[in-house]
Amino acid sequence: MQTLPPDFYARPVLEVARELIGCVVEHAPGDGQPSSGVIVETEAYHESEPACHAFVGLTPRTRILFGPPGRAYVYRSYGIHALLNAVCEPEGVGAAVLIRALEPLEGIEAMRARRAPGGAGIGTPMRDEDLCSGPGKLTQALGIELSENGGDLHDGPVRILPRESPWLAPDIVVGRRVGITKAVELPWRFSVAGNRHVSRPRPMTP
DNA sequence: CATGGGATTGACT
DNA sequence: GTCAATCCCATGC
Repeated sequence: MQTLPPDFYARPVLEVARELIGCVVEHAPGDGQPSSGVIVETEAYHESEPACHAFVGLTPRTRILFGPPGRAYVYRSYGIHALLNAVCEPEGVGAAVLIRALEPLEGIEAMRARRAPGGAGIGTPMRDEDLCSGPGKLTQALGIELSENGGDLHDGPVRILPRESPWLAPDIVVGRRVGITKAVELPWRFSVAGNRHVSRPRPMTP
């Protein structure tokens, strides 16, 4: 098995959000270099709670969320950033996992170029832990755009691969989701304990 | 058709 | 700590 099959996503979204930690996101833009990173932070969203876009029901915007599992849901946030989600639960249920941070794996120089356009010689190069430490950052680093919305995560161009050593049993921290105003109390954020590529604010580690 | 609000980021005080 | 940038789309008239 090369990439995760749709069945992987056709399960309760909280389960998938937890198990996507340690998996690998890979993107090969048409004109650019392929790059990839290990998922170190996710958040779950489900139609039953108001922070989820699918809470309002089936609209043109939420069509993908209610569609078949294993597709990419990409939308524009704050007019500027593209955010990447993996559609979950059986078709007809609106749910998705937001990919919030990656630990860069391959194509790191291409990421740097996309994150700092015209960056040749502007001070010190961007640190690895600043390349993908946020949902808007990682889509920019991988070159993922709105046109990827609805794409199959099994076939690519954006693909997700299963965990490999040394990521087979990551130590996971649970916390509250970031940047939302509704259902803030739900502990639906997952991240790798102590990992330096996780976005701010860092969850508390006991 | 007009309006308002973000699942964010980076620059600045 | 504050704040603006910027666009898709849901909602309401």
